[in-house]
Amino acid sequence: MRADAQANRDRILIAAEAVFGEAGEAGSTDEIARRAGVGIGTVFRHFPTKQDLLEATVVRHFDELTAQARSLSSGDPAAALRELIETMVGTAATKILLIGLLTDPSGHVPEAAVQASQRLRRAVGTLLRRAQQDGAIRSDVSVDEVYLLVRGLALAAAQRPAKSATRRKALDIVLAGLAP
Amino acid sequence: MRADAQANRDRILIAAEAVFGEAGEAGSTDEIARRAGVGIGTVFRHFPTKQDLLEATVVRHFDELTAQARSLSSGDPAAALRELIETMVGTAATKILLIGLLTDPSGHVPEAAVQASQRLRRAVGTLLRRAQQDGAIRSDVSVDEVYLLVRGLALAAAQRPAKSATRRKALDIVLAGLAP
Amino acid sequence: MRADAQANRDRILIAAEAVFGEAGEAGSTDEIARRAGVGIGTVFRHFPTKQDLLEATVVRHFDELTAQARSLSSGDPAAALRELIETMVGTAATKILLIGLLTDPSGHVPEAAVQASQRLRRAVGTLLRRAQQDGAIRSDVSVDEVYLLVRGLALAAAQRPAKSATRRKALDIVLAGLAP
Amino acid sequence: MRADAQANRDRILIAAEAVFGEAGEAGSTDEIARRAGVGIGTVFRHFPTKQDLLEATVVRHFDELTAQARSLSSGDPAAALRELIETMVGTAATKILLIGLLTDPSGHVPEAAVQASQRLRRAVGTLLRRAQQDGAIRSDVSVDEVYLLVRGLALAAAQRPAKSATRRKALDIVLAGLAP
DNA sequence: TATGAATGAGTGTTCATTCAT
DNA sequence: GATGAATGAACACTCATTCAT
Repeated sequence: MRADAQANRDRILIAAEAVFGEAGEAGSTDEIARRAGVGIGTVFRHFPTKQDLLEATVVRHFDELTAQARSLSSGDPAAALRELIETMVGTAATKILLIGLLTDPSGHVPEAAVQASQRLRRAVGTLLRRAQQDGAIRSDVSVDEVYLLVRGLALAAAQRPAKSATRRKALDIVLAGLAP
Repeated sequence: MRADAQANRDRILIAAEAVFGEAGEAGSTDEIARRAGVGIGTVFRHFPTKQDLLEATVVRHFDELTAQARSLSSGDPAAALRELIETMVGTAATKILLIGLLTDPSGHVPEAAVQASQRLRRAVGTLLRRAQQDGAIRSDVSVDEVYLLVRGLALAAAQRPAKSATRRKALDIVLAGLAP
Repeated sequence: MRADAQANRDRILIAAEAVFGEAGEAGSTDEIARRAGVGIGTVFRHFPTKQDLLEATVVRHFDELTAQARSLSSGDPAAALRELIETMVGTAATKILLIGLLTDPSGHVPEAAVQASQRLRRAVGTLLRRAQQDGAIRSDVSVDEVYLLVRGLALAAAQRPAKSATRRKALDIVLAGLAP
Repeated sequence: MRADAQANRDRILIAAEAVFGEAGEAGSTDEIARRAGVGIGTVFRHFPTKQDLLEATVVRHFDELTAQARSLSSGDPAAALRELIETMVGTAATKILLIGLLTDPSGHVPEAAVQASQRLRRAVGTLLRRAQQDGAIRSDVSVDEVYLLVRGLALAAAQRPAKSATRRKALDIVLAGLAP
C-alpha cells in the first residue's frame, strides 16, 4: 500500500505545480485535489498544511532544474550556461510559483526550500565557473549576480509573457554583459 | 469636505501601496482601511472594487516613476538611465505589487493601468534614445528589452532583498551588456 | 423656504413609490435620493428611518386610491365598484409595495398606515353598500371579503404580470361570485 | 456519510422554508444555518448560491402541494378542488416565499422552479377538468384564471392573516363565481 | 488509508444611518 | 436646510483544515 501512497503523493505534487503555476499561491487545495484525482483529505494527509505543499512543490521544481544543470556539465561551457538559463526562464507560466517562494506569512523561509535553492545555486555555480575558466565569462562575477539576473528574467517572463524575440534579445544582453 | 475626501483618498492609496507591497493582491481591504485610519465603507466609496483600488495604486506608483524619469532628461545620458533603473529596482518591498499588475482574473488589463505603463515606457524610451544618440548604448536595443530587464530586476529585488553589492553588480552587468 | 422643503418631500415620495414599486422594500434609499435629485441627507431629514419613508409612501398611495374611490360615488353602482377594483389591481408594478406593507420587522403596524388603510376600506365599503342596495351584489358579503379578494388580485398581478384576458376573466369570476 | 449529508440537506431546506416564509428572500443564510444547526459552509456546500437554496425550497414546497393535489383525484370533484385551494391558501406564513418565486434579480426564472410550477398547475388542471365534467364548475374557465385567483388568495393570506371566517367567505365567493 | 462532508474565520461588498461642512 | 462623505454592521460566499465514516 506504500506504493499507492507514493503514487498519490506524486500526483498531488504534479497537480500542485500546475495549479500554483497558474494561480500562484492563491490556487486552492480543492482544485489541486480535483486535478490529482484524490480526495481533499488525502492531500492534507500527505501535506498537513498548504505551506507544506507549496514548499514541497517548489523543492521538487528546484530539484528538477538542478538535475538538468548537472546533466549539462560537459560540452561547450558558454552554451551550457545559456541553455540552463533559457530553461529556467523558459517555461514561464509554471514559474509563477517561484514568486511565492521563500515568503511564508511570518517571513520565515522553510529549511528544505533553502537547501533546494542552494543545491540549484551550486549547480549554476559549477556551470558558471567552468565558463569562466573557459574564458567565456568575465572572472569578476559570482553566482549571486547570475542567480539574481536569472530569477529576474524568470519572474518577468512568468508575470507577463513577452514576445520570444524580445526575450531572446534580453538574454543576449545579459550574456553580453557577462562576457569579459 | 472636498479637501477631507481628497486627503482620505490619498491616505487610502498610501496604505494600499504598503499593504499590497507586503502581501501582493492578497492584502485585505480591511487591513488597508485600518492602516489608513478610515472605515471600510470609505475605502469602497472611493474605490468601488478591490481591483479598482489595486489599479489606482499601481497607476499612482507608475506615475511617480514616470515623473522621476522625466526629471532626469538633462545631464549625462548614461548616468540618467542608470539612475532611473536604480530607482525602479530600488524600493524593493513596495514593488511586489508590480507582480499583480496587469493580471485581473479574466486576463483583462484595465485601460488606466495600460496607459500608465505606456507613459512610463515612453519616458524610459526617451532616456534610452538619448543615451543611444550619445553613443553610450548600442543602437540595436529597443525599449522592449530594457523594460523587460528592468521589470525582472525589480521583481527579483521585490521578491527577496539581495545584498546591495550584488544588486549593483547585476545592474553593472546589464548596463555592460547594453553598451556598444 | 418651506415651499422648497415641501417640494423636496414630494419628489422624494414620488421617487420612493417608483423605486419601492420596482424592487419592493429592498429598494435602496440611495437610489431614491438619486432619482429625486436630492442628497441622501435630505431624504433622512424628511424621513428619519427607511420604515418611515416606506410608510409615508404607502399612505400616499392608499390616499390616492381613496380619493379615486370617493370620486366614483355617483353613476352606476356595479360599474363603479368594478372600476375601482380594476384600478387597484391594474397598475401592477407599483403595487409591489403593498406586499411590504404592514410588516415591519417587529410585526408592528404603524398607526398612520393602519388609518390610511381604513380610510380606503371605508371608501370601498361605501361603494359596496351602494351596489348592494342597488341589488347588484349579494347582501351577505362585507368589506372584509371584498378587500381580501382585491388585495389578492393586486398582489398576484404585482408578483407576475398575467395576460390581460386572464386578469379580466379572473375579475369576472370574482364579480360573478359577488352577484346575488 | 451519505445519510448524514442527506439529513443535513433536509434540515437546511426545512429551516429555509421557515426563514424565507417569515422574511421573504431577505432572510439570511446565516439565520438558516443557525436554525438548521449546521455551519454556514454546509449550507453553501449543498446550495452553492442563495438563489439555489431559494429555488430548491420553492420546488420542494410546490412538489408537496402537487402531491396533495394528486392524492385528491378521487371523491367528490368540487369538494376536492375546494380542499386543494384551501390547502394552498391555508398555511399562510410559509407562503410568503411564493412571492419571491419566479423573480430572480435578472428576471430569469430557474428551470426547476418553472417545472415544479407546471407540475402543480397540471395537477390543479386535472382537478378542475374533473369538476367541470361533473358540472360543478362553468366550462369557460381555464387553469390560468383559477391559478391566478389561488395565488392571489394565498398571497393575501400570507401578507396579513385574515380571520378564518373572512377567508372562508372569500373562498366561497370565488367558488360561487366559478359555478355555472 | 482514503474519502469528502462539515466547519467557521475571513473576504469583498452593500446600505441604512450620522454628522461635519 | 441641504449636502454627500464617513461609518460599520450585516451579508453572500470562499477555503484551509478537521474528522466521522
